[in-house]
Amino acid sequence: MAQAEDEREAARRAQILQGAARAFAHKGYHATTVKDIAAESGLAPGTLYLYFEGKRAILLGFLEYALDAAQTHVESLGAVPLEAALAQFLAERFVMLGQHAGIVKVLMAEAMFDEELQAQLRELLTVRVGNLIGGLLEHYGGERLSPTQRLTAVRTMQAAVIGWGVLLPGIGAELPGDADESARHLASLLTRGIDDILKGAQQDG
Amino acid sequence: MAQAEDEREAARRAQILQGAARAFAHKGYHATTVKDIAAESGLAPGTLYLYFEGKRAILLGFLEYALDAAQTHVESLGAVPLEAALAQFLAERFVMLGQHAGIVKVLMAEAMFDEELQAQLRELLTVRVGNLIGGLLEHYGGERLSPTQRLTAVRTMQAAVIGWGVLLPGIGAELPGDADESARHLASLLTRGIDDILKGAQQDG
Amino acid sequence: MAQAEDEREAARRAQILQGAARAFAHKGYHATTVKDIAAESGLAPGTLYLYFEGKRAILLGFLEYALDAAQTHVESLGAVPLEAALAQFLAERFVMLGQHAGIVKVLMAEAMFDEELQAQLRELLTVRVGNLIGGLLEHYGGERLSPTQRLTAVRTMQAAVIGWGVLLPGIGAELPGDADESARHLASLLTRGIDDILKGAQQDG
Amino acid sequence: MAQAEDEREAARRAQILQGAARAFAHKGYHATTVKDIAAESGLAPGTLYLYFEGKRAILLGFLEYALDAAQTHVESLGAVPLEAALAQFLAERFVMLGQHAGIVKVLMAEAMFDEELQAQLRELLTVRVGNLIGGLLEHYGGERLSPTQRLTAVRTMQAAVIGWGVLLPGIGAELPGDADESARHLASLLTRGIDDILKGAQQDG
DNA sequence: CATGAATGAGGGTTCATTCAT
DNA sequence: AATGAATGAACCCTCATTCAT
Repeated sequence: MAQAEDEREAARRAQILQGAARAFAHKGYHATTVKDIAAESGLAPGTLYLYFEGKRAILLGFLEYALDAAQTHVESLGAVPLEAALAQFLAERFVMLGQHAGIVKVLMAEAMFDEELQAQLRELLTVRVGNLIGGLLEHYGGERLSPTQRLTAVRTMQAAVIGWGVLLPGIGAELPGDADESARHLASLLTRGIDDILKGAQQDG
Repeated sequence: MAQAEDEREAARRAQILQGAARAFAHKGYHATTVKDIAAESGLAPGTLYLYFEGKRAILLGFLEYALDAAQTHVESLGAVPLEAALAQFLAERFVMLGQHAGIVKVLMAEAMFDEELQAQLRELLTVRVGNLIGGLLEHYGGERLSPTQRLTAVRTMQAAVIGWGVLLPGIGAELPGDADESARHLASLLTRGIDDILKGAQQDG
Repeated sequence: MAQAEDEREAARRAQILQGAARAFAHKGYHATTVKDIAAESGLAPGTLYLYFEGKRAILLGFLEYALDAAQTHVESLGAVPLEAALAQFLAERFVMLGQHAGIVKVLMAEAMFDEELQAQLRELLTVRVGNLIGGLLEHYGGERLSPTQRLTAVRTMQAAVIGWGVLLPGIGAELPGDADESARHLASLLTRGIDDILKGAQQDG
Repeated sequence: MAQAEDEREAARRAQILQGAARAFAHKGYHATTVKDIAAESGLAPGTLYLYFEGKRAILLGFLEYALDAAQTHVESLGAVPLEAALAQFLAERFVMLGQHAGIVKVLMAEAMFDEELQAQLRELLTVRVGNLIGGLLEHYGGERLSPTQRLTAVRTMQAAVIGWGVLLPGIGAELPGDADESARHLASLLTRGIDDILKGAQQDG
C-alpha cells in the first residue's frame, strides 16, 4: 500500500518536473509562472503544492536527477588512449547537456545568486564531475602532475565543458559541428596540452 | 553649458550603474528592486527614470561599459611568444571579470533567457573577444589551421575564459591561486595544445 | 458544469461592475483606485483581474449593459400621439439615466478624451438612440422632413436628452419636478416644434 | 511699479492658461502632465507654481475667462423677432464653444466629480447663461409662462446648447452644417415650440 | 524671477500561495 | 487527492510638487 503510494507520488513528481523542464526551458525560471508549470504538467496549480513546497522546490528537484545522471563510470574505459577517452567523456557530457539544455541553463542562471542551489551545483559539478575528470587523469598518469597542475587541468576541462556546453549555447554562439565532432576537436586540443604537461612532468620527475 | 550637462548626466548614469552593480552583485537581477538600486545609488527611485528607461535598461547599460572595455589592442603584443601573449590576454580577462564579477554574472544569467541581451552579449563575446583571440592566433601562424580547427581553438579559449572566469566562480568553485597564476597555467595548457596543432598543421602543409 | 461556471462568472462580473459603479459614482474614474473598486465589490484587488483585463476594461464593461438597455422597442407605441410617445420615450431615458447617473457621468466624462470609449458611446448614443428617435419621427410622418431637418430634429432630442439627463445633473443643476414631469414638459416643447415643422413640410410638399 | 508687476503677472497667467488650454484640449486633464503644460507654455514646470497653486488651480483659472466671456448683452437685441434673436444667441454660443471646445470639454468632464468646479460651473451655466436665456424669454413675453413652463424652456435651451455644443462633439457626433446653420435650425425648432407654448399660455390667461 | 533635477507617495498590476469545494 | 478561484504583498513606474542654483 505505502509502496504503491510512494510510486504514485514519485510518478507525480516526475510528471511535474518534466512539465517544469519544458516550461523553464522556454522562458527561464522567473518568467515562468506556476500556472505555466501546471499547464505544461497537465495539473492544476494547487496540485503542485501537494508534491513540492513551492516553485523554488521544483527547481531544486532537478538536481536529484542531475546528481544521478552524473554517475558515469570511469572503470569501463580500459585501455583506451587518453584522447579517445576524453572525446568519449566530453561527447557524453555534451549530449547530456544538449538533452537537458533548458534545465541546465536554468540551474546555472539561478545558482549564480542562490546560495543553496549554488552549493548543490558545486557538489555536482566540482566534486562529482571533478572526480570523474580527476579519475580520468589518474588513469593516464596524472599522479605525476603537481597538485596545482592537476587542479588546473581538471578546472580547465570543467570550464571548457561548462563554458562550451552551457554558456556558449546560452548566449546563442553556434558550436562547430555536432556534439561528437565538438567533443573530438576539444579532446584533441586538450589532450595535446595535457599530454605535453604529463610528459614535461615526467621529465621533471 | 551643454558640455557641463553632458558630464553631469554621464556622472549620474555612472553613479546609478555602480549602485546597480553593487545591488545586482548581491542579490541578482530579479531579487533586486528598483528601490534597492536607488538606495545603493544614493538617489530616489524616481530619479533613476530620468537617466534610464527602466530597470532593464540599467542592466543593458552595463554592456556599453563592457563593450568599451573589450577594446583591447592585439598590435601591442609585438614579438612576445604565444604562451606569454595568451597568458597576458587571459590574465587581463580574468582581472576584468574579477573586477566586474557581479555584473558579468548578472548579464550571463539574464542573457540565458533574454534574446536581446543574448544578442548583445554574443556581439561582445563572440565577435569582439572572438576577434581578439582570432587575432592572437593569426599573429602566431593560425592561418595554417583549417577553419574548423581555428574555430575550435577560438571557441575553446572563449569557453575556457567564460567557464573559468564566470561559471566556476558563479557556482562558488575557487580558482587555484590568483588571476595571474590561473592565467599562466591555463595559457600553458592551451598553448601546448594549440602549438601542437600548429606544428601538425605545418607538417601536413 | 460549464453552465454553472458561466453563471458564476457573470455574477462576479456583475458584482464587480456594481462595486465599480458605486466607487466611480462617488469619486469619478481617475480618483477611484482599483483597491477602492475591490473594497466596494467585497473582493481582493487581484480578483478583479480574473474577470476584467484592467481598470479601464471595467469602465468599458458598463457599455455592454448600456447597449442592452438601449434596445427598446418602438413598435409597441401603436397609435399613441407623438407627444405622448415622446414623453414616454424621454421619461424612460431619464429614469434610466437617473438610475445609472454615476456610470453615465463617468462614461461621458471619460469619453471626452478617449477615442475608443468615444467610439463605443457614439455607437450607443448616435446610432442606437438616434435610430430610436428616428424611428419615432418616421412613425409620425418624419419622412416628409428634409434630411437636414430630420437630422436636426434627431440631434435636438439627443442633445436635449443628454444635456438634460447628464449634464445638468452633472453640474448639479436640479431638474424641475421628477423624471415624468420633466419628460412631459420637454416632450411638449419639442413636439410642438417638430409638429410645426412637419406641418410646414407638408404644406411645402 | 506694482502696476507693471501686476500686468506682467497677468500676462504670465494668460500665457500659462493658453498653453494649458492647448495641452488639455488634446489629451484631457488627467492625461496632461504639468510638464506638458509647461512645454506648451514655453516655461519650466517650476515656473507654473509661481503663478498657480498647482495643476488643479490652472483648471480653475479657466473659469475666470469663461465667466467674463459669458457677459453678453441682451439689451442690444432690440426689436429682432424671437427666432432671429435665438438663432443669434445660439450661434454666438456655438462659436464660443467651438473656439474653446477643448477647455469647455475639460471643464465639463472634470466638473462631474469635482464639487468646487461644479459649483463654479453651475454659477456660470445655470445663473449667468440661465439669466441670459431668461432675459431673452422675458423680452418676448415669457412673463406669461408659468414658473415651471419658464424653467422648462430655459432648461431645454440650456440642455440643448450644452448637449449640442459640448456633448455631441464630445462623443464625436458630427453636427449638420456649420455653427450658424446649426443655430438657425435649432432656433427654428425651439422657437416654434416656445412660441406655441407662449400662445397657449396667452390663451389660457 | 526662472529653472529643471530631484523627489517619493501612490498608482495599476502580477503571481506564488492557500483553502473551500 | 485534486482543483482553481481567491488572495494580497510587493513589484515597477509616473508625475505633481519642491527647492537649490
